[in-house]
Amino acid sequence: MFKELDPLLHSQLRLGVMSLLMSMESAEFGFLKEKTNATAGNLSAQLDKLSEAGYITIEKSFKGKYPLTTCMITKKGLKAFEEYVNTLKQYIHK
Amino acid sequence: MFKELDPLLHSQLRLGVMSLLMSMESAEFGFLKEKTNATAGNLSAQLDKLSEAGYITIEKSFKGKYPLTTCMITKKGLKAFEEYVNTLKQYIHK
DNA sequence: TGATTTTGGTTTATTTTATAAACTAATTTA
DNA sequence: TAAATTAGTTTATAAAATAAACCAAAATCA
Repeated sequence: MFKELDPLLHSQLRLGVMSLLMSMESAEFGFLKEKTNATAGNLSAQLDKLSEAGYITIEKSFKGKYPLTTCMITKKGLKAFEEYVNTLKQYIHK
Repeated sequence: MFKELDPLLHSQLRLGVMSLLMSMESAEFGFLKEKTNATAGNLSAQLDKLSEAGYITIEKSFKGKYPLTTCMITKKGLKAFEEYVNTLKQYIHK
C-alpha cells in the first residue's frame, strides 16, 4: 500500500538541508545552520550522513583565514529527493 | 526559515496510519497492519502514541470471540495532520 | 482429547537516530 | 595576554523505531 520513505531523507534536518540545496548551486555550513536552525554538532553529523550516502558533496577549504565547509547536492541526491517527494504524496493526499 | 514538523506525525508508520484514518470513518488493527505493512508490535506501540497525543481514539471490543481494536481519527488529529501537510510543503517544493 | 496452530494483540529488549554538550584549533578583540 | 568568536568535530545521552518474545483464547488436527 505505502511505499517506503527513504529514511535518509525522512528526517527534519536532513530534509531541510536537501530542500535548500535543491534550490542553490552550493551552500556554506553557516548558511545551512542559520536556515535550518540546527546546532553545529547536529548539522555536522547529518551532513556526514548525506555525504556518505552520496546525496551531497562536502568541500573543505578556507574563507580567508577561517575554515569553510561548502555543500552541494549530487545527481543522486537530486533523484532521491524527487523520489522522496513523490512517495510522500502517497501519504499526504487522499 | 523552516517550521517544525510535528514529530508525532513525522514517522513513516504513524503518518501512514493517519493517512488511512483521514479517509475512513474507522479502521481495525488488522486492516491498518496489512495496509501499512507494519509488525503488530510496532503498530501497537505507534497507535498508543497517537492515542496518547489525542490524535486518534482506540476502542477495544470483540469481533465474535476475538479481541478487536478499532481506531478513529479525532478532530485534533485531523487538524494536526493538515498542519503537518502544510508545513511539509515548505520543505518539498522550492 | 490433548497437542499445535492461529488470531489478535501487548510487553520488553535491542538497535538506530537525533540531539546536546563538550571539545579542538585558529583568530580576533579588549 | 586573556577572553571571546568563528567554524567546526567528537562523544555522550536521550528518544524513537523496531524486532523478538510473550500472552490468552479459540480453532484445528491427529
